[in-house]
Amino acid sequence: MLSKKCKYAIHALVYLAEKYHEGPVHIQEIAEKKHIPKKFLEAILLELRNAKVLGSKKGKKGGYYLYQKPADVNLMQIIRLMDGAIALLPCVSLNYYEPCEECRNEKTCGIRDAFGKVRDETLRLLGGSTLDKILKREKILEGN
Amino acid sequence: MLSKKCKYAIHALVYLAEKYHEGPVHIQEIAEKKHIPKKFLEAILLELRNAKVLGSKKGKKGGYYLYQKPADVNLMQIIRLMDGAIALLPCVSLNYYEPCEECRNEKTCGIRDAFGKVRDETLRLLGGSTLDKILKREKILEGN
DNA sequence: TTAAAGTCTATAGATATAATAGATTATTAA
DNA sequence: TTAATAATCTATTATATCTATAGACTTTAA
Repeated sequence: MLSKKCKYAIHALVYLAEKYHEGPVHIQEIAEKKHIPKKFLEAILLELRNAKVLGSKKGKKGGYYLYQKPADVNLMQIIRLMDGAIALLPCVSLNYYEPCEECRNEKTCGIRDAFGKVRDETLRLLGGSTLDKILKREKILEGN
Repeated sequence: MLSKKCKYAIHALVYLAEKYHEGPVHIQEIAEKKHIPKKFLEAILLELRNAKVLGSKKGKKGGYYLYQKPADVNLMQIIRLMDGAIALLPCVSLNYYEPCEECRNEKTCGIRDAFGKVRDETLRLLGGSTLDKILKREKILEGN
């Protein structure tokens, strides 16, 4: 399971992708529309800003906006930023690798092999899920 | 990421699958071979026994053994038992579903759609990973 | 009848998650 | 230039979960 922090981040980013051409959006607005605790959302957006996913503007008429194009931000990036590893086991993680105490030989471990395949498929799907595509898919589903 | 509890469970089960025809195996032996804290492993095996994945025998010559055939136990079952939901979001979980506060319409939510696909692929791969296949795959990899 | 091994209950410590509070800084517009 | 607005930053709290351990009890085989 993803953390709530990560889920909130994703919803906030999709919201900001919808408003990509409308200038900075207040934290307050996102928090209300998406039912996210405002102070918690503050911390999340700040982290996304420090990671150059979002930009911000202080003061009146301030707020947050997508720093990158909606087609350039995908779920894989966001999850890695918020929650860390995507793989289910440390020994198959690309970004957070840690060796396994339990297995004698990592190269031939059948468990590692199975979870490696899960990781590959997950990364393929999450990496292909851009904010752009999520919005487009939403439009299609709403059309039915 | 899976919990250590779940990782330990998987390693212990694969070990017991290797010894499927050799009668009960001591906790002590599994703990030593797989470098798992013995007392923690006790609790894990007991839980697997209560779920009818393992059987046990008390006293001298006692120990744990697979209650089901190695071909009938897969990673999906084990993860659900140990860690709960496999889906990354509660709103796409089959066994631990919870509605989402953030989205207006679950049916048309693009985020939900994306994570639904991840869940489908993950379940397909984990459901197909039986103890049997894990062992066979290990043999093949060792052959190289 | 004794040693070995699983069963059960309880609990402790560490870590992560989720959320909140309040002071500070930057910006805009009047 | 000043008042209002909104992000920034630091600190703190509460809760939950994870990981592991302790010890008494029960069952079984030799």
